[in-house]
Amino acid sequence: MPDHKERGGLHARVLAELGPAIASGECPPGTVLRIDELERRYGVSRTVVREVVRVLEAMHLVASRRRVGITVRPAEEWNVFDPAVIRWRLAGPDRPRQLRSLTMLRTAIEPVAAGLAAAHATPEQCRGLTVLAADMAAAARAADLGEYLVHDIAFHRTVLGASGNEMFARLGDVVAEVLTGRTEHHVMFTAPDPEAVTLHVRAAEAIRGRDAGESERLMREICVGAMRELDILAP
Amino acid sequence: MPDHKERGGLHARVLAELGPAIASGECPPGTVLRIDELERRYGVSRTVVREVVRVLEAMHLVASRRRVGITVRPAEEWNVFDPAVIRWRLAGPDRPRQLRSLTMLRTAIEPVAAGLAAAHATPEQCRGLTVLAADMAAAARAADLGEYLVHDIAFHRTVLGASGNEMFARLGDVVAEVLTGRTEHHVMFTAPDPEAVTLHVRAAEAIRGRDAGESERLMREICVGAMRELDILAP
DNA sequence: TAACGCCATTGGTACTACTTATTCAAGAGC
DNA sequence: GCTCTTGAATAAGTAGTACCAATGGCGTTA
Repeated sequence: MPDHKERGGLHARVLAELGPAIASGECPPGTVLRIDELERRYGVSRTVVREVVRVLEAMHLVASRRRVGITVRPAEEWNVFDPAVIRWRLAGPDRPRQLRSLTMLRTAIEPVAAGLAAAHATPEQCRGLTVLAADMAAAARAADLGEYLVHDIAFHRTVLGASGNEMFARLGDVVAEVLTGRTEHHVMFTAPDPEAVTLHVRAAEAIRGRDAGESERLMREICVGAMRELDILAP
Repeated sequence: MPDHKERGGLHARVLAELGPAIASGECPPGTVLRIDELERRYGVSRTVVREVVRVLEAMHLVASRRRVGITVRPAEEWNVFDPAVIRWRLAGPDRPRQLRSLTMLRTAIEPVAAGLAAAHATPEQCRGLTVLAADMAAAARAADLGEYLVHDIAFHRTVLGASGNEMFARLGDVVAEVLTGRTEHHVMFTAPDPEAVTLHVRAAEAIRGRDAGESERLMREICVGAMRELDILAP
């Protein structure tokens, strides 16, 4: 009876609606939801709603208490590192703030990751970085922002992966999200910064040359460049 | 009908058993579980098992597919920033490796957070840091490791909170876990490092003095100290 | 080798009974 | 008369069961 218009299962569908609704602030903290209310709102069974609520609860977005209902928790308690939460918030109204938080995170992590990568990167990863930096340069010359973005993401993902730290490696998705968000935001009126391209090329060289200090310094410059760019957009 | 020996709900109980079993590597990647198998193993209904599986799925620990079952995903795909996953892994056999990953993360984040805190900390937070640093010094003199740990955690939590970055702030729990783990690990045979105490006192002063560079430098020294300490333990 | 169909296994629904926290009113004590 | 405790009513989540739907891996067959 409920329309299965979209693929992926009811659970995923409801989660993809309720999650963003909460993460975006549409349901402000303190809001109380009840299972049967959600049941009716999404036209699904109790089971599906309960499973969704359990997932949201695991992300600390909501707390479920007897006799009270499902209350939306304050944003400070959310698992803001959960990729799903990041995606949902990025799709919401305070995307700029979120983007700044994430860029700050990058600025803290990526230089350290680059320093570690200089020590741990495999020859193949070094070669990959050089190629990707060259691809970025080519895309920049061609003013192809889409292509540039793809290689930029791959570059940073490789560096994070080469750091040898699993937690840094898992931030690859976050960085991808940030870079994509940045390009989507001011697509059209900005070509890739030539200085950024140079920095990427030099960073690839530094990592291949096993120069940890220089790798870290260059990556830091790349990141503060990204922050500057963001502050121009929303100071 | 199943024994409700422990409080907190069946869902939480099963999650607290199955989660660690997977995160600790007890169920290696590729292992296939089936709902009715878990049903029998934990003596709970299908409903409960399904809710637990959904949560585990949201953490990317498992993937559930029809006709196949619930397969354990490779560790590289896990949401390693999820506090629950961190806790479960920390309780498992590769705790030392995990502790090193997390300490590296601290080393990347906390200095930056301290620099930001120097710019953003409220007068109250500054006073709090000074008091906490003094408490740490007192606990160190009294050789009271428990008391020292409490204030150490509060200190770092305050700095992360004062950074003004919500993502840094949320790492307070992770740092607390790391510090607790460290103390528990070599409790008895190490007194708090006097040099670390001095660094904390000076960091509190630097933040109160609005000296971002010095705050960052001191916090970095605190973190590399922590890393060194860890390497002595498991080189 | 490609198409077909079986069937194991998860996905989803509906209904039931149980548990527990809140609320509120009645009664005991000061 | 006012406050504090007690306990019943009740509302909401928690857990269990039975049943049907959908899907996709795998063996069989043309």
